[in-house]
Amino acid sequence: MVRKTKEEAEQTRKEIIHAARRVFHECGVSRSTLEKIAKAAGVTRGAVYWHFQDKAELFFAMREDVFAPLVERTDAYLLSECFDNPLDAIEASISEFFRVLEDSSVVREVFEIMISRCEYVGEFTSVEEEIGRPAQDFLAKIERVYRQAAERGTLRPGIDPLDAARDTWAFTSGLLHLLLSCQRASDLSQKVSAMIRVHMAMRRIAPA
Amino acid sequence: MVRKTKEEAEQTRKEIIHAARRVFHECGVSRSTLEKIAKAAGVTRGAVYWHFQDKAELFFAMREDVFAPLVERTDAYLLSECFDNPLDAIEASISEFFRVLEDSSVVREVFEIMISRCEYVGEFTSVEEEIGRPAQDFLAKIERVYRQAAERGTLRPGIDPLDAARDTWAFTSGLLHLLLSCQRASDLSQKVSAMIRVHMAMRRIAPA
DNA sequence: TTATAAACATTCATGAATGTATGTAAATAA
DNA sequence: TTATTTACATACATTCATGAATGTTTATAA
Repeated sequence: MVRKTKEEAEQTRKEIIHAARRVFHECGVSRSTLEKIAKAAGVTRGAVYWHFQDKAELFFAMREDVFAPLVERTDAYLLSECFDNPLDAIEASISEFFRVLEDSSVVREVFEIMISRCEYVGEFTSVEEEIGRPAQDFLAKIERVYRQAAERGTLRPGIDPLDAARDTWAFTSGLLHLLLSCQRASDLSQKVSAMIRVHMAMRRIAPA
Repeated sequence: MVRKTKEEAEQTRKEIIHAARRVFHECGVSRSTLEKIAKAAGVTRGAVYWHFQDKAELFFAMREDVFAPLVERTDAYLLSECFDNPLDAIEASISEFFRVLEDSSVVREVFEIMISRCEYVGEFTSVEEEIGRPAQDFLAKIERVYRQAAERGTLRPGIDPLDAARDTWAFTSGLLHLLLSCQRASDLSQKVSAMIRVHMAMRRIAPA
């Protein structure tokens, strides 16, 4: 059983990535040996080394699989011109992010690996930068949208758009980390959507 | 040169802990061998094994050294009855936390290790719980203080104390993580105190 | 004063993970 | 049809970290 067809080879590549995710999640990245991953994928280390140069490359592939489409989905809301109140775009975008996180165990596993099962040193320092960039981008994007809201007069008077953006930025990051690091504690996940609504409500025009 | 006096032994114990912090910070916990740590401390592995059972116990000792006094310091502000506006107590407590983080490189290193240089699996899953508990406690405490503010009428009308507490909770966590994971990016540290002030201002009574 | 134990250093055996080198059977191009 | 790759499996050499065992010196208690 060697020399599979191209599609079969692509299939085993994907299975290796999936197995890597499971093993990374269970053992942590540094304790995940390529032997364990190979066994979990039903292949030998030879197959892993055929498809990936080393553990780091496998890690990057696993991450890329999940990250890019997620950013695309949330940006669709954030940059959409369909909302007449820009604040709704921000709220929809953040809600969408956490909805995906709740619905997709794959996405959740990858985030849990990146947040609490990986050490960002050596070959992995670059990962931290790659994670930092979307975060920086997110700040820039919501600042722009908050500015639109200010122009249209839907942002509560007295709130600076940049200030609002930074606060929302921290809020989102914190919610993500709290959700994934103490997940079973005080079933936070049920309260996520309410927290987002409350957070945004504080910067909307006060209801008469 | 063996069989030191008790004080000297205690000194080497501390030096091992300090060395561990430096090596953990540079190499990540899993790649930090006891040999590296010993060498950095100017001793051999024998000394490390004499003072600590294994790497995990050394990690716990390093963490405990820094954590307990920090919680005590921030709680002093949070639970102080000296502020006539409870919101000032919350703001002072959070400000104090980030001030220590800025001033003490030791504290900062330990937090950086725990956030981005340690994998919470195996013997280290309990660490995550130990980190989660102060976070949970913090939520409970600020909820109580927000409730006091509501009673005294200093909390902006229309804001529920529990909602405010959860939002501040996420904000604080997010700020911490953003600060430590993308530290050099966009010199966030300069903006921390302003961000805290803005965050709290949004829940104060609007200035006439 | 001496016996004991503290505070390490040194040595050793073991296992585990990595990377590479080589083997091999089937797909595919010619 | 045959030659050549492809897509792996298997085997091997090397390095490295760990834990335990043992050695050594000196503080300290009796």
